[in-house]
Formats: sequence, structure tokens, C-alpha cells
Amino acid sequence: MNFTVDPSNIISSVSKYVPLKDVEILYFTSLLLPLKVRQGEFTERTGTISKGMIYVNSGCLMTYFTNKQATDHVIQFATAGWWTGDLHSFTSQTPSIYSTKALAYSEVLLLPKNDMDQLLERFPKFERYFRIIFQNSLVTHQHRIIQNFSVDAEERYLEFQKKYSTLVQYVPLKYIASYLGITPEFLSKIRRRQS
Amino acid sequence: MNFTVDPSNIISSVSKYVPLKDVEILYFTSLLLPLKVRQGEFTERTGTISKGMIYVNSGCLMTYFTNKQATDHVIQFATAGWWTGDLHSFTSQTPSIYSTKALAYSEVLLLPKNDMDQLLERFPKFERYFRIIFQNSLVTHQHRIIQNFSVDAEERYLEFQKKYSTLVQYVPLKYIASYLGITPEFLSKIRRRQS
DNA sequence: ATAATTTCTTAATCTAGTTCAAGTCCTCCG
DNA sequence: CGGAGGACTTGAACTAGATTAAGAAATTAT
Repeated sequence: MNFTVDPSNIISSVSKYVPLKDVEILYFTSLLLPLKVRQGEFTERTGTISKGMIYVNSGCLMTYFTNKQATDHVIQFATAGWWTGDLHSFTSQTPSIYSTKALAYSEVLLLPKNDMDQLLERFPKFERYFRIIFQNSLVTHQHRIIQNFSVDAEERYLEFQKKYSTLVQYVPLKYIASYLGITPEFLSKIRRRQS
Repeated sequence: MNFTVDPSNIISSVSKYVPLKDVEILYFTSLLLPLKVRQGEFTERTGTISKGMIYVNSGCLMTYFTNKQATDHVIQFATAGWWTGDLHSFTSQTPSIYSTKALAYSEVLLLPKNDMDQLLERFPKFERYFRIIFQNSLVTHQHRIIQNFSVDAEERYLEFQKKYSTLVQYVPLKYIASYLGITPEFLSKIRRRQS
């Protein structure tokens, strides 16, 4: 059963970029679907249409792609305060090529496509919020592309450790390897070298 | 000297997502700085603050990053109808880590940060346009990250040929190699294999 | 506890892609 | 016209990281 998830985090996230009136807060939160997922459970599955954009209130999820050779490629870890999900499937409402899975007990808020459309129609100021969110995310993605080209696996792992120091402790090594674009065996070697 | 660049393309690009009134069109186009750049000329340079978001009206530009080892990494080719530039420098108004250079004679429209801010303040409907632009771009970037991890260089080149068939003819091979994340020597070998 | 399953490590072998170095082809320019 | 510099190719030697396979460690279930 889905008891309520406290919306104060997402509200303050939005408020950082656009000042909200009470009506807007009420309407916005009324659209959000609270979801509690246990470790290992999925919020989205390859082949199904995205249920919505996922705001992580607490916990940690990962979104990954599985290719023809059945190897997984982690495209994102999302911890508290992040949005995640399959943006392509969400936008186009076509079957997803990604899956999103909880790496720990997590509380998330789901914003379905229809509801987001209505929200933006009714309160266009939310356009600004999402514009900024996507704009920032784009910068991060560009940075990652370059990073993958111009920096070797060991340095990438070092940066990862800095950036996601909490994750490193409880996320299985194989997923970190996948995020970095290397095999678990090789990451294991890097770790040994370090110590 | 910068004679005028026809704004009808960018207007129809915006109109695809948000219907514009004449005042809005007039105001928007009044903000756009027309720029004609010859092959090899730069619109942005590493170390300087972004002059603005760049809309490519005609021609072709590339944006690239130069790392400590002085090797270039192309992060984007932008042909007619695309936006390009250094989004991070643009957003934060800090010195850019990218350069943007014309690969052919190009006509572009520059939207400086201040002007974009004012535009969005005065006509918030443009938020929607940029939200959608960034959202779509994000999908493309995610796709590229995955592609680079799960597909080998030859296949990546094949996809590139399909997607940018016109570019392949006049863009120097070394830049294509850089975009694909491989050396020019290796791309040369791939080409030989193909024929 | 013990079995079962998954995660992590280690080592040997292999390969996609790099590096280096030399040579060819083009294009532009005096 | 000749030559100077960039763009492309080719090949030999090399290396970062993959693959395979096996064992150790850690989790989870029974």
C-alpha cells in the first residue's frame, strides 16, 4: 500500500526556481503519486510505457539499459532530490528501453505525463522549473560524455567516488562499473591498485 | 560586418511548440544577434564567457573540448535548425571550457544570456519552447552515452553516416573520429574495411 | 547453522583501439 | 610552377580494458 510521501522536499526544490502560491502547491501535490519501493523493486520496466517522471524523495534508484547481448548499462543513479525515469518513453509515450530499479528502500513521487501536461497548461510557471531542471541536466550529460572520452577508467572512478561518496558504500560494484562503462572485473583491479 | 540573418527559420521552430503573436515575434527577433561566420572562424572560445546560445540558421558549426593533453573532443555538430554553444558557460556566465567553430560558412543567431532572461521574464511562453528543446536534447544525450558504451566504433560510425550523411562529405575525418571517441587513424581503418 | 545464490576478486589470455612513425595526397599560396 | 602545410592512410608495436574461468567472500533463504 502507498501511504503518503512528504511533498515538502519537492516543493522546496520547485520554490528554489519559481515562487509558488498555495493554490499552485496544492494542485501540484495533488498530481503527484506517492510510491514506496523496496530494494530491488522496479518503478519502470523495459518494454512498458513510462508511468511518469520520478522524483526521488528519499533512497536511491538506478536507471539502466539492457542491450542485445543482455548486458546492462547504468545511465543514472538518482538519490534524494533528483528526477529520474525514461524521458524518451515519457515524452513520446512509447515503450521504454530502460528500467528503473530501487537500490535501497526509497520514497518517490510520480508525475504522470497527462498530469504534467495539465499542470503546465494550468500553471505555466512550472515550465520554468522544468526548463531549468533539464538545462542543468543537459550540462551534466555533456560533461559525462566528454569525461568518458578524455579520461581513463581509473580517474573516472576517482571522480565517481568524490561525487557519489555515499553510494560507493552500498551500491554493488557491478553497477558502478556499468555506470563508468567498464567491466566489474576491471573495476575490481582498479580498486586493488588504489589500496 | 553583420548584415541581417533571416529569422523565419527560428520563428517557425518556436512556433512548432508555442503559437506566437506578432509582438512576441518582433520582440524575440529584436534580441537575436545575427552573425555570419566564415569557415574556420570561431563564435566561442575556451576561456571566455559564452556570448549566448547559438541558433544555426544555415551552415554547420562544431563545439569541442580540449583536454590537458591538448586533444580535442567534439561534443556536437550543429547544422541548420540546431542550437549549440556552451550551455554551462552560458548558464553560469563563467569561462567556457568549449570552443565553437564554423565548419562551413554559416549564418547564426546569437541569444545573449541577459536577453534570454528578459525574454523569459516578459513572455513566459518561451519557457515552454526552451523546456522542450532541452528535454529533447537530453534524450539525445542519454542515447549517445549508451551508444558509446554498448556499441563498437564501427557500428557507431555506421549510425553516424546515416544520421549525418551530408556532414560526412565535407567534415574533416579527424573531427568525425573525435565525435565518435576514436583516433583518426582508427577511423581511417574502419573506412578501408567498409569499401 | 547450512545450503544456495549472488557478489567480488584474481589471473591468464585476448582484442579493440592507441601510439608512433613514415609516406601519400590535396590544397592553397607565393 | 614548386613547395609548405594540413589531411588522410598504412603498418608495426603496444596497452587499456574485455573475456573467460575459477575460487573466495558475502548475502539470503531454508
